[in-house]
Amino acid sequence: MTVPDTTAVPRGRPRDAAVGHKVVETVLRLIADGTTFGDLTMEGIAREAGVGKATVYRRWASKDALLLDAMAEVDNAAMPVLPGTSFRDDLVVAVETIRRRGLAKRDSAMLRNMLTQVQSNPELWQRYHETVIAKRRAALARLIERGVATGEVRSDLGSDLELLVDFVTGPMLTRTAFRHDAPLEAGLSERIVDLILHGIAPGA
Amino acid sequence: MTVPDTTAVPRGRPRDAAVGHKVVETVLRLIADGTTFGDLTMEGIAREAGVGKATVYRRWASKDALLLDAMAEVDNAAMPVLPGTSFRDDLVVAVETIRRRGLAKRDSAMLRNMLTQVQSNPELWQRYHETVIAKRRAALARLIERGVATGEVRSDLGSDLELLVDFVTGPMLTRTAFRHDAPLEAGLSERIVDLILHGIAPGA
DNA sequence: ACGATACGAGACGCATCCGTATCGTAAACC
DNA sequence: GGTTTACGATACGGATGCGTCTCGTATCGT
Repeated sequence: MTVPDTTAVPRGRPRDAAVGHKVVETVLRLIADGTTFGDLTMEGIAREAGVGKATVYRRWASKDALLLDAMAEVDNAAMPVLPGTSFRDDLVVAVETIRRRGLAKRDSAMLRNMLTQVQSNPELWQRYHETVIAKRRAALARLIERGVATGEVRSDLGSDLELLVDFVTGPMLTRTAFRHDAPLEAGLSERIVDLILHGIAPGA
Repeated sequence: MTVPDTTAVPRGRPRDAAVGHKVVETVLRLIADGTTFGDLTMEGIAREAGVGKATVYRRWASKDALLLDAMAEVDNAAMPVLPGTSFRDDLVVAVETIRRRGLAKRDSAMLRNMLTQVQSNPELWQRYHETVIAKRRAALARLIERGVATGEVRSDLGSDLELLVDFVTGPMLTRTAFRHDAPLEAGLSERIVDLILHGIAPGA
């Protein structure tokens, strides 16, 4: 007996992959240029992309579905390669990566917009959190675990990795979010890492 | 000669202050309930407030002007009273305050929405930063300065107070922003403060 | 050649919001 | 009592986006 043909043979003119790509790129460009999610319109996207509205609707059922694809595209921008020379060196690279992401308009604008969706569109936010945030946090958690293993991180802290991730990422995230205009200071990441390692209290 | 009457004597029926207040409250309620700035409309606000559209336009020339007043209202929610028993105690209260603000829907929703305006409406963001953020940061900076003065903070760090403010506020801000769902853990603020004070590296 | 589908362009009716204007009523001052 | 302004309600024309549909053309498999 023959298997039902689930992978229906496509007929007619095939879709042009470049068109879909062009639309996603346009969305990312608009967001990077300051367009808010709420101000994004299917009409405007199609117009800016030089594409028919029907073409957009043919591929995405809703604005959210399109944003989901656009979001995934941003995330593809690689994770940093850690030098592995020491825990501190790795940490500096990790913190520096957060800084660079905060300056990258695509990344930062996407993040800010997604944050606004926490209440108005929890599903979209959750997908973003799972796809982008959680992945980054997990990588950092592994780094911290290695630090614990090598004795470069106090072992009594290992029980709440998530808290340590907050602690490590928080300062630079806060700085880029609230002080986007702050001047670039040499050795900023190093100084933050040293604060993370040793705190602000006088040495014992 | 008579001075030009700049403080023109009001004639006719005076404005009802309660009406203006009702409108601002409605805006804050809508935002707290998840309405995005972009989804806020003068029409919807008037409708929800049970107020004529003209009444809204009579008081505010634009949505931004209205948001500005609404923003100021949120900020009025007092600054915390520091116990003053020790630098660490004060720091715990400060960090705990950040946590409570992150849970308060008015505060957190307003902050998230303002963050989205960084690019699309820099003026509004700047006003928010000056009025709300800068005030909070300044209070924390004074606290840290006192810590430096009393020797509870390493004196070699005093040169970049802003960085220390990032360092102190970052972890809890990040936690509330990205992990709004995280369970309430007892002694969370204390643990964060101890991380801030002593870092994650093994003691010297 | 032929049918099927994709594409850009744009028209379509519907809905919503814009900012203004016009009601009738209410509340202040003279 | 007359004037002035506020207020809620509502109507107004204009603008824009929605999601669907119809063109004419292009590109695939058969």
